[in-house]
Amino acid sequence: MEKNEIPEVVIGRLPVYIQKLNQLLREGREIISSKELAEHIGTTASQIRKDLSYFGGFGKQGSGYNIIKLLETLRGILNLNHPWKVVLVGAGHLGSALLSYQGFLQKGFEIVLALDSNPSLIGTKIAGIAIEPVERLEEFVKAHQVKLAILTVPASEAQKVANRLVESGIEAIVNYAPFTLKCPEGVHVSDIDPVLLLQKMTYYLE
Amino acid sequence: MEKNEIPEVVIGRLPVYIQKLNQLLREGREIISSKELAEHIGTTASQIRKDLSYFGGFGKQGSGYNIIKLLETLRGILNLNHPWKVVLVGAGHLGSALLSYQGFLQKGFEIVLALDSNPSLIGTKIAGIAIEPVERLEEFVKAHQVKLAILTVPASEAQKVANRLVESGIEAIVNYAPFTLKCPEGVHVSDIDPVLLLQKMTYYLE
DNA sequence: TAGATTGTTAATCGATTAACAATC
DNA sequence: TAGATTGTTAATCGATTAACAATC
Repeated sequence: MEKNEIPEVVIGRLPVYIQKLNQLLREGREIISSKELAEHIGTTASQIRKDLSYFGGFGKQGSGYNIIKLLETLRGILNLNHPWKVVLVGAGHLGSALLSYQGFLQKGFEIVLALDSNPSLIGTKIAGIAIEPVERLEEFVKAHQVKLAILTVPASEAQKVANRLVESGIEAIVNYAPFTLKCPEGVHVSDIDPVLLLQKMTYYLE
Repeated sequence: MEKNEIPEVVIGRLPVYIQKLNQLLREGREIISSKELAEHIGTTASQIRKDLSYFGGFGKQGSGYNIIKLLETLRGILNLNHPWKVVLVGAGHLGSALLSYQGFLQKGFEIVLALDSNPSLIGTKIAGIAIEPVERLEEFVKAHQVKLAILTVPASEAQKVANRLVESGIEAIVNYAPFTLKCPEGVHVSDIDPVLLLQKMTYYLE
């Protein structure tokens, strides 16, 4: 089965399954049916079984899925069985908060590099990570061979920095800047301007 | 036309149009065609025209859309013509970064209330906003009549806090916690655990 | 007028849901 | 065995794209 045969929307749901299965495992559960998992997440049993069936059959008729086994399978599919290096660009408010956030490392994402353009930040450390000058982005990104980037720069800089990241070999960008990026095919982008999320909700209010 | 006839995916794209139209306006543009706007955003002219057509016809054959007029229309559709009050729960790393983020106020979202359970934070101010005890959530949320919430609490607290928010009248939640919320119909939730975004990208890498 | 672009319809494409034989 | 649940197929539903008459 070719990778690009599987709908992106299916891939996007796998981390949610992982998140919930981890929680169930911590609670001591060993087996779960698609029906019960669906109820926990707020989806349908059909959708879960269909999603998993793109990759094979991991369940057992009559009982359901072994949580540990399913977690291992899903982690394998998403290439989460080894740690990933991440570069963060923009060590302002949001950037430094993400540098201090312990959740990344816990889940296998290590921020190995932090860049900023502000001279008063360069050379300082946040959560043990030294802030390097953004001028040397290409050099550092290539040296670390990092593929993932988190972008927390001002809107006016976002596209320029994204272009430089892609030039340097970055293949996926989580973009918090209030600017919708345009990147070449093959580069995966999640635009998650916090304001945009609020703006689409207000349609349904009042 | 009933509100719930319009696909949610269409509503979700309107803020992106607003974002890009604002930028074009700042650059001095007055008129834009669906074709050019699509190129800027990385979508298709067909989709933009179809999306807008749910709400009426705002363009002019032969030339395109008046940017100022279209912005006003889109802001009206999304109820963005008046400011919105927001409550933030969880003033840890990410929460305090969002409290300090100026982008919300600039775009009409005012964080009027910040809550935390940590006694050493309560009473302190972050970016001019006093941190109040989360025990008094119901009281404060009702008093402020706030409809929007940002959740930046640990995973273990997320669902409990969300339930209390909904009970108190909150109708939309932007959830940064690494926990996928289950909320009643009619409550709008955006789950944006930063780790989940990275996890779906690694599928395509390596 | 001639060229350009809209708004809308129909065709296509893709995702979700329902149903059920297979089987633990 | 009887009950439960999977994996998969077919049916349904919904979103995107293409095409074009209308018209600025």
